[in-house]
Amino acid sequence: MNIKDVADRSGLPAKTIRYYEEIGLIRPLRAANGYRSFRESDLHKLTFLSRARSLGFSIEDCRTLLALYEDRARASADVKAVANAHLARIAEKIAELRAMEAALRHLVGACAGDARPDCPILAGLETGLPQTGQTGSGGTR
Amino acid sequence: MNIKDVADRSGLPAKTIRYYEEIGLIRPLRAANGYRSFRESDLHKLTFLSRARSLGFSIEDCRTLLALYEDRARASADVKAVANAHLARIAEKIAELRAMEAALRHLVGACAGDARPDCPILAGLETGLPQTGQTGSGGTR
DNA sequence: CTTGACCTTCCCGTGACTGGAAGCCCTATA
DNA sequence: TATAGGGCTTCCAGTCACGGGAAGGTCAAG
Repeated sequence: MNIKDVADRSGLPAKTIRYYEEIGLIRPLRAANGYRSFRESDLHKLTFLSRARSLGFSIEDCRTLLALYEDRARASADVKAVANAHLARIAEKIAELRAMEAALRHLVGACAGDARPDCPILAGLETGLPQTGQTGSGGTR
Repeated sequence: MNIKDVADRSGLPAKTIRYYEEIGLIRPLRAANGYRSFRESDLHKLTFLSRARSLGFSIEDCRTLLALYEDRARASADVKAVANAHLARIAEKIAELRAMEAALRHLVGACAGDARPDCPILAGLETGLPQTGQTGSGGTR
């Protein structure tokens, strides 16, 4: 198979496949004309990589997972450990984003969004964020 | 003020402050010896930037927000629009991460995590993800 | 023999910095 | 006065995971 074939079948752009070769994730053969020649096993790996990446695993995680994938003597515990570490990172990111979302939503909720210049969003960015709002109806400042 | 002072007071690394000057977010004065000389207004801007960045606004968003911050004739609606667009991006990212989390949690839940090589996580990455599990008790492969 | 699709390598750009090298400036102390 | 230290400067390279595009080789069809 040429690169376009495996690109179409794995769902990865040809550019990405070349990159994966460059960083040593795959090692396709070469035809006499210099073209990459992909085996079924290469296609399997690329599909694997495509899916692992879509779950947010880093390239280094993918390298590890791919090694485990190819190691018939692996322990599923090793795979699970990588996955759990990644789950933890995902949870962390979600928590960060939710904190941002809450703080920003709070500011947005306080902003009239009209033609006047008074803006609690800018005020919040100026003076230090959420502080549980409650600027008071009298609004100091 | 020298760069270290504004770094300490704004919470931004000196490197970042130099970078922000390079991309035109701030324009500190220069002393005779070539050192950057920061005014109070520069410090305000840096603090503003630090907070906006911590809410996840992109540098380009920050540029826009900073311009609005400095424009006394601004309409709060313009600020709110930027903030709402960012809120939408945050919500989108959270949704993506949650989808990853759900898919991965599903796989992890099915994995024994012991010394044996059989691993539903690797199987899931190989064959195409969630498919509501149910590999059948006979377990092909 | 030309067209057009495919393939190759190489280099630059992305976002938002971070690290480090090489070298100037300033203050304090011996 | 010499020196040690800390701070400041610029510039270059690296990060992560690619994507865009140039310049040029290859192949099958008409």
